[in-house]
Amino acid sequence: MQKYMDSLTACPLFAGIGESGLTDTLSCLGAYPRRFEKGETILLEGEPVRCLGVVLSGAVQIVRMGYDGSRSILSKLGPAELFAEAFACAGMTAMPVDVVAAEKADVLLLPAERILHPCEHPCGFHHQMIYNLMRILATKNLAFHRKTEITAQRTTRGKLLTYLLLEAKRAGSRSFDIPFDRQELADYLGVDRSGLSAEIGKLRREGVLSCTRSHFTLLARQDAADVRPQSP
Amino acid sequence: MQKYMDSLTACPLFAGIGESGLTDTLSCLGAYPRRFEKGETILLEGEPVRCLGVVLSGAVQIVRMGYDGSRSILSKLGPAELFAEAFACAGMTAMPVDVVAAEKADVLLLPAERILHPCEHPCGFHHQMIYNLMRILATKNLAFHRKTEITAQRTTRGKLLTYLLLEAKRAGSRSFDIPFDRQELADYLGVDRSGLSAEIGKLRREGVLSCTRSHFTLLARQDAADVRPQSP
DNA sequence: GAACGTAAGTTGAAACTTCAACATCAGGAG
DNA sequence: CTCCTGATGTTGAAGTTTCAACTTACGTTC
Repeated sequence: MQKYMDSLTACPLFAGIGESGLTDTLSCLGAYPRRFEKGETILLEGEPVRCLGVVLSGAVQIVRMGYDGSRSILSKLGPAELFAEAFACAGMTAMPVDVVAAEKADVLLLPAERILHPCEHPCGFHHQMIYNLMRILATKNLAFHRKTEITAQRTTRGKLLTYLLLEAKRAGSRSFDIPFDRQELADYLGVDRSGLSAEIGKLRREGVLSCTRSHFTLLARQDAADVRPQSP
Repeated sequence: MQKYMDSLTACPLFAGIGESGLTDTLSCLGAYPRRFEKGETILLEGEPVRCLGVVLSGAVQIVRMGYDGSRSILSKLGPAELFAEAFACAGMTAMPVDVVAAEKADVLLLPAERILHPCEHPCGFHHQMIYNLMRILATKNLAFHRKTEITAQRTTRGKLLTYLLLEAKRAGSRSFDIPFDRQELADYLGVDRSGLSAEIGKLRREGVLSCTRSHFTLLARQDAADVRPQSP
């Protein structure tokens, strides 16, 4: 376990709990590490959700069966990342997805019950963990909210501009960098890469924005309602 | 406050806390009710997020400014419903949306700090509330996850089938009712209503499904991979 | 500095969605 | 029973997106 201390301390679930506190906390929670070979199933769709997991080494994938029978990878997680926490905390009876090892992986499994319900002899960090978990769930909620807002737009232009406006707001500036290259941005927005390129080109010619690579600048326009009405 | 006891007990945040416990709990949390007239802003975009809210009476709207300057209503909440909980729990510094009274409304505001951090003299229900809040956040996460999966599909057919498959799984049967009429379903899926109708008709003719009104039945097909491979 | 590889921008055709207008159908009111 | 009304199904035109193939730009390697 000691060899994975880096992954553990980097995991937001254990934020604020020092290396010293971790050992006690983990045994109090009944956490147990397991090793999976590439391709092994860690959590199986349909099974009850008892544990949430932390990747200690290697990588795991969240995998789902599409309506046409195709298997699609929803995400890939590396060391220090958390999985199944929402399923566990929501009290789901059946996993809606598979979690499989993308390569040889060590995983720490934490029984959800033991986290959500206070232990008899309150170990000092239990509350901290609950607080961390809440923050993680809330933060993911916001990320989903963002993405939902973006993909709710019907056109490539709408998605792109909604995304860029949110990024500008986050950066607190009209000028900002995005963490994607074109292909990744297209995947994130759920549109075609070449169509995205075309749309960026059009917006550039229209004087709405300028960009080089991943650096974007939104230009002021007369018709854009970028002033907020005074609060009542 | 007494007159809003129904809204309070119906609010999932207070599940498991009896009427008797509520009064103590609320004062321990520093909750305060406020009345808003129609159109008044309850929480203003850009302001720091200090409180989460419960609708006691009337209705509130979550409102956002679109990229083209249009104001769009993200959702409308009625009595016993919760708002801003994700923003508060994620520790956001600025509200990303406005919350306004859709009609005359009474709202209970709860300072987030007091919920997330344990009080000195541990009131009996504090842990229950944290547990409830966690469950609420996790459940919303799942709802978002669902919706993201659906809207990630590029075509009307893909969205519809993904949605129906998830509903069938939820119902545990190939035959189930959906809680939408066609227009609502189209809005939920983010597609055109008439296009949706057309697609349903096509799927019906193809023998993929049958439906009357809001009752759907997915029919078995040779090419659909609806059998899962054995777990390793 | 020439060759190479990857990322980004272009383009035309095919496929799909949206839009608008209209046809049908079911249920309720009178 | 008939007339409404609201929901649903149909359809063709117009507009967008996707797809595939290619060009251009940029950075690295040898």
